[in-house]
Amino acid sequence: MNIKDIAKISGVGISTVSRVLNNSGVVSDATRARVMSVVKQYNYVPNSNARNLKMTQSNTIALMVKGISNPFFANMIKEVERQVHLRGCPLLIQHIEDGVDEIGAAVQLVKEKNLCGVIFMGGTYDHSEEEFKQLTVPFVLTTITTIKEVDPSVFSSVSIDDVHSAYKATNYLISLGHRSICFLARFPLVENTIGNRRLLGYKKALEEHGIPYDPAFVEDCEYAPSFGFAAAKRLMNKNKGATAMFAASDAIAIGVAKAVLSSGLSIPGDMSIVGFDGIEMAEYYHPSLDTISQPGVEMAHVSVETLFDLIAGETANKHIVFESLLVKRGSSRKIN
Amino acid sequence: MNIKDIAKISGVGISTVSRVLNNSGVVSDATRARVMSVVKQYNYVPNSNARNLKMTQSNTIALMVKGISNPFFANMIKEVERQVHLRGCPLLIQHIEDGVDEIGAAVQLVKEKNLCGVIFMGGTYDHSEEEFKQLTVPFVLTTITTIKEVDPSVFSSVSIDDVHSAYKATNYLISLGHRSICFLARFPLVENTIGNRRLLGYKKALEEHGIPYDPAFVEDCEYAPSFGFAAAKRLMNKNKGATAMFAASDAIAIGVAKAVLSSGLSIPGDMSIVGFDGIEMAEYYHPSLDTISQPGVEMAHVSVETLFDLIAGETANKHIVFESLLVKRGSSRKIN
DNA sequence: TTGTATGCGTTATCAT
DNA sequence: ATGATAACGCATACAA
Repeated sequence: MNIKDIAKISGVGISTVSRVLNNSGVVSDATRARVMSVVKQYNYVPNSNARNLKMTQSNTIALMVKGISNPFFANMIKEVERQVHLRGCPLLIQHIEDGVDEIGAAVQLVKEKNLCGVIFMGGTYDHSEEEFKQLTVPFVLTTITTIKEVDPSVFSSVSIDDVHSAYKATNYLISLGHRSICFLARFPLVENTIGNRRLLGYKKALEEHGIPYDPAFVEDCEYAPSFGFAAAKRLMNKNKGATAMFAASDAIAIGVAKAVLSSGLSIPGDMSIVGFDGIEMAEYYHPSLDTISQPGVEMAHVSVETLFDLIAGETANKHIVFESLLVKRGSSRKIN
Repeated sequence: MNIKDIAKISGVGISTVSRVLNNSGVVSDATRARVMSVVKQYNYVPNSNARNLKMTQSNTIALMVKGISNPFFANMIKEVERQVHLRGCPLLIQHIEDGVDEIGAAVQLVKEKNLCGVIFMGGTYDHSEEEFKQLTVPFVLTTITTIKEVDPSVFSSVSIDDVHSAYKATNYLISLGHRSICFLARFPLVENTIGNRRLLGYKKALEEHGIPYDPAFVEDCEYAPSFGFAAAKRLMNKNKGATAMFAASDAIAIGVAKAVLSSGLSIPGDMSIVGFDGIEMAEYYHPSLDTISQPGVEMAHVSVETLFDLIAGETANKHIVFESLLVKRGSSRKIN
């Protein structure tokens, strides 16, 4: 079934069918009705490959997600999808493995499928201006931004201030009297990762309070409870005096909490815990876990808005920074 | 940049470029090298719209997910992606809203993009043979199967036995002495949903032990902790004597556990809890939650295998039923 | 208001 | 071993 068949059956030319289907040009009500009935009857769906080929630009948006299994992204993905569909565009969700260059993948995808826009969710901070220049369609970085070596006018971003947010969390623990604070994140020592940005905030808070930075208090772990659990065990073995743990993700924090509780210690009695992200699971943990909450759904929404502004011709790139919120639920306590 | 440009720059015809790119036909090593170097230099990527249009059949697989925010699906999605990419095919992840007909959406997508296969993840059991017949490419139902009115030879599926699994969980609680067991699921009263299948197992166990079924013990709730929390609160208010709760999802079970614990009750002292799925978060909850564990990643793997067998020409549809596992972690106890 | 014809970037068939 | 050319299904400029 193609447009030619529909035209023949309807007794009209193919351009008329095209006009009906795209609401372009003028078609008499009678022919429109006739064509539509044939379309319905045969359940005809236009071939998007042909359409995109002809149009040299599809209206498809791609969402490149790094870390699709992080529950924090789940609601964001749903919101992006909702917002993109609301604007009548198909969304292509693409999962990027750890370590794969998402910009390169996007460049390829754009050429391959004539996309009209890209949203990057998660990932690192170390993209070069070179790479961005390769991307010939509008795009928005969500959850991340980039470092200052890149001219901010060549890309848009929607994020929180990771350094400052981690600084806030660490400061909070210090203000409660903690001096031995552990830090857990993915790739904390790899420059320009989210984990590294948060490590910087952690270090900054320590420094400002004259607490020496000790690498033994830092562990690398994936964004999942099992890794948080194992890393927390290692930290507790190494640092008997630790009184607090700051995890750069709630998924990690949950594993940390389990490590503490299953060792017979109490939260926050023996160990204070602060997570990061603001996922539901951390709120419903027992005890509920303190966290740095990011407005994920809003960020997703604004990302789509920003992208469509760019697609609509807006030339000025924006850098929207949301406030993160320190949510205190009782998993940290004052000591001394 | 298109194949014509590459041909011109390389000083060859476009068919030669095509041959090089697709490893089809015979090309001299010299020309192949020359063409490849130009391709690399200009970073040329073939336009998949044109290719798919020409080929009348792309090699793209679609994954239709109902309930993408359910963490249980996260690892499954990753595995499907891994396996599909391993076979050199692009994967299109499509999220289907609650209440939307996924088969209809797939039929449309297949026509639109010339897909070569579809995997359905999550969703309901009530598809008709009519609908399946519309799907002109191989497909596999994962996580669900369908009811007996549909000829099993017209579709393939990879699932667990939901009725029997729920039966096992309920039986377990009954064997521990529980008589007042609550049940929580999404759409338990809507026929042919997963929730309903599990309700049937729950009812069957009650019946076999002469425990009357009481609708007041059943609550409808979405697959998320917040909904589990609210539903558990309602159940606890209605049924003061309830001693156990069986949730048709671990995400729900976590909310249930929080409702119990935050009421000052203990698990399993005052309330026994069993969940469903086997997600990490339930294991790392404190206390760790009992659950019916599904081998999600294996199911994803086998689904892709089955799909590719069908694509390769296998004509016999398979129905693979995995065993679920009752995992006892201590959130249920013997009473009386 | 409607139909005809051209080309989008490929692949594949045919000559060469 | 290689190049010209005809489709694939559609949108659109243009003719009617």
